[in-house]
Amino acid sequence: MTDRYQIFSAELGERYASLPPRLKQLADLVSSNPDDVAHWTVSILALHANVQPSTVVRFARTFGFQGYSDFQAIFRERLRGLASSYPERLQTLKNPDDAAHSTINLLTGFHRAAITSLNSLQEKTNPLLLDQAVDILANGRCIHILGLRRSMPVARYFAYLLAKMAIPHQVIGIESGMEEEALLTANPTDAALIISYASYAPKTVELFQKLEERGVPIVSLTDNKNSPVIPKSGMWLQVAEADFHGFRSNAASVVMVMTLATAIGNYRSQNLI
Amino acid sequence: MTDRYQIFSAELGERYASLPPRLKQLADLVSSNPDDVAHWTVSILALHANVQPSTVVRFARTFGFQGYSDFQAIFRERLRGLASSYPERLQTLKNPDDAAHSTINLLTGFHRAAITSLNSLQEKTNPLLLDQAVDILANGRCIHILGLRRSMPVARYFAYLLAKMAIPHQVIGIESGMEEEALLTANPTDAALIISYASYAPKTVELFQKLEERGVPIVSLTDNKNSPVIPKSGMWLQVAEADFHGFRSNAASVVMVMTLATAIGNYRSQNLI
DNA sequence: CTTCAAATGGAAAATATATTCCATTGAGCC
DNA sequence: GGCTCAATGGAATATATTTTCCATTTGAAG
Repeated sequence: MTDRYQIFSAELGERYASLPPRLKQLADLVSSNPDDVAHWTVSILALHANVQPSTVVRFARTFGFQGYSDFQAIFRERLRGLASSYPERLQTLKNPDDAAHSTINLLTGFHRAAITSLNSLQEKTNPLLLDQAVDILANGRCIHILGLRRSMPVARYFAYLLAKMAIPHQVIGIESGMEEEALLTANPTDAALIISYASYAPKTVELFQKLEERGVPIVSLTDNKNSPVIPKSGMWLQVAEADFHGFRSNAASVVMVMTLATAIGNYRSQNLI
Repeated sequence: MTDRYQIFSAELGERYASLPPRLKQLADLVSSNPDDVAHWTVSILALHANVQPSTVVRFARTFGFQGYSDFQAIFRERLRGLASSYPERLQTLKNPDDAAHSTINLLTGFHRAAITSLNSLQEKTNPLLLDQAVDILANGRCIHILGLRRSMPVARYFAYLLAKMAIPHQVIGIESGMEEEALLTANPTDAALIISYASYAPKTVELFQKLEERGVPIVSLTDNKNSPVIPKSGMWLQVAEADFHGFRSNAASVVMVMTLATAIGNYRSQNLI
């Protein structure tokens, strides 16, 4: 929602009573049809409001705009703002490999994959489950973070965010072969965040199962309800990352861990943990 | 989502490979920026796509539209359709800080910041500079990666990607106090990638200047032409990350380093490095 | 190398749209 | 009723935008 549109809308509300008849007609129309105003010409708006085109321009000037174009811009910004946040399946080119002959096309492809991933995340996330996940993680004495292979950068990022807030945590899997030792300290007063997507690193699955055996409350970020890292508790959040050119976006994962980290920080400061 | 836009988009995908260069440029642009196309004139679209206005009209006619207005209408319909379907709950957000009391609102805010960052990246990236940056980095004997504080996760991610492709690289700044030693090996046959945004870690600026003194060809990812990490060569790429709730998105940075890494890998395999 | 068709760029022409100006009308006050 | 001022309508003017046309360039085939 754009600031300029909101400001205009508020002023319109305040001044409505003192507007002359024709300007009231226009006020009614633009506030009822903001999406259309974004594309209408002066003439079309005048027609719909049953006023003369010059009255449209006077209306815009009455509210401090230089002219109609200036006035219409706030409706365009508003519409643009709504669209940019909408969950949307972007159409992909049929031959992504053919299109990837120059670097800007690579950028476009990765951009696409990231947008797709982000919008899917927005659409799929269940707010109630999200709050429960935060509850579990925030109440863990120590948060164990498990993410191998392609998920490792995300796991490390989550660790980085927790470190900034001095929240006790431990990354499982930083040093090859040390994973088993890291698990020895894990117990039911802790919590764990698992990050794993198809094709699910076998080691991740193995370590996940050990954490379950040790009774550690687990939250999993994974892409599918049939994933092998779904906890018995049912505590999992869907994060699906789109691929481009053999690389998987991690934009959605990053937004999710940022969200979790911030919410955990808020929870702990509010509850004096 | 409108049928006409979908039909056009599908046809665009099918015919993309056989399109001549300028029409490909337009295809890339319109499919990446449908929200903007809804409001752009022929001239503005031509400018963004780096083609002549008449080419825009030819593009529209190539896909069966009578002219640009007819073509643009499908983008307007699409945008209009998105707005009318927009989840109403998001329209009620009046003040981001007030709204950040629950986790889903945090997610939405981070989502917004990421989308904004990604779209800005797509818009601001100069394809020629991008190709030059890849040229420099791919030809470096060893790629030095410098990104401290909030840029460190991105720097590490770039390192991770290079490691997957067995490209020689070195991260400067992994271990506190070891930065100077890392620089001793840097020389003009190498290359460096600097990742730094306002407020520009002073240590980053200092190390950047040392790299310049040692004659290492540098590519900087930074947010502003007045940034203190602009190389003398002018080799910098604009990446602006939006903030939400005190945290800065890194979505655009990640997409950029993925693009660079992939392009470097392609370049090196094509040139047998 | 030549030829030909397609692609491209650029300018002129046609059309559309926004803005400005001014005469007329309507409302309120004395 | 007359006067004043704001509101309104409508046309002219200015500006912007789209469309069309054509010369030049490019790339592929023989």
